[in-house]
Amino acid sequence: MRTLRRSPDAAAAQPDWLQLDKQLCFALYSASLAMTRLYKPLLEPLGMTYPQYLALLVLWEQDALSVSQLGERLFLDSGTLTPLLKRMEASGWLLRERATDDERRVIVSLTRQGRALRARARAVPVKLASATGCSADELMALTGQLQQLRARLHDGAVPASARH
Amino acid sequence: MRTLRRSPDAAAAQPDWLQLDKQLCFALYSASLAMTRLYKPLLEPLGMTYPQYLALLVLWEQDALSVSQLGERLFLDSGTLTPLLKRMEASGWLLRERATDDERRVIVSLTRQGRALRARARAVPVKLASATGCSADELMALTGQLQQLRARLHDGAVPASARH
DNA sequence: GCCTATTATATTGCACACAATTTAATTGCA
DNA sequence: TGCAATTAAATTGTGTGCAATATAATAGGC
Repeated sequence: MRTLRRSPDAAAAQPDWLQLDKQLCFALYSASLAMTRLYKPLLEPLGMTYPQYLALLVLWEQDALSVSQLGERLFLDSGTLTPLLKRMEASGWLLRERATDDERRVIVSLTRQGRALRARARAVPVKLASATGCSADELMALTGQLQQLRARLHDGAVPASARH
Repeated sequence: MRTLRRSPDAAAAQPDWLQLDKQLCFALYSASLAMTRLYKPLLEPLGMTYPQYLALLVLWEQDALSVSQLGERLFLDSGTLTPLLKRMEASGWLLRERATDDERRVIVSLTRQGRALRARARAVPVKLASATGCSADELMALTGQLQQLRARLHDGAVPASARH
């Protein structure tokens, strides 16, 4: 039989940095999932998922973007966006049309329905903010720190051009 | 033809809180994805994905947990964990065995191979930390803030028992 | 003006996340 | 004891993320 001496667990004195609760990555990952879960019941009545909501935030700010422009804003690629945008098109919120000047590009533009959703979504951020139980200042500060971290992570990732 | 007066964009003076870059949720979401992307090249040589790495962090701390105990630690449910654990079992890192005292439960325990992976993973957090370009103090502070936020989001989510 | 390199999306395949449902085992109570 | 309610995983179906590849259109050098 396999040894019973799995022991009271060798983890007693952790000699390194592999503890879950010390990981920024896990704090980030689990907080992000918790946030998405909190959004779900607010977005469901609007018929949208959380990433779709993000895409709409972008388009409400600036309409008629190409897929890649949308991707730069959301830090997502076409492999993620293409099917997402197709579902949103099927919902009647936007159109995907080839650009006439460069037919490689696909321009995403909101329909009247897609623009109208904005009014219904207006209550969402407020409800969410209250659910966090944080002050507006705290929220803004944390948002700024995360934006900075995100920027550093993008820099930290050695770009392909620098590898060989 | 559809009106050309989509205008220089109505977003000029945003009267509400729907701007993407003001959203804590998006800062969190995009930073989390950026983090995962940074982990990928470090974990790939070990043959594991990022969520699998998290599951191993838990098991290296405390072996022989049930699926639900693992889920409580990672904030994930069986729908996510069952297939993930099956893949890890197929990789030879762990065993999934019904508990003898309560056959509803499945106990996940590391194999020798799974325990051995720990030594190879030890370098990962260090490499990552350096990639963030943050000091250890900054990282710890941000981690703490996110853990707090996560806790608040869990509270903020009205539990089913309080709804009716 | 032709041909190659580049660019913009789309497609495919795999691995999560998670709601909803199903299955199986255990508990608790009449 | 008998059985309904509860609990623990697994399953199913949908929607992301993302690497790798495919496809189609444009650009650039000659």
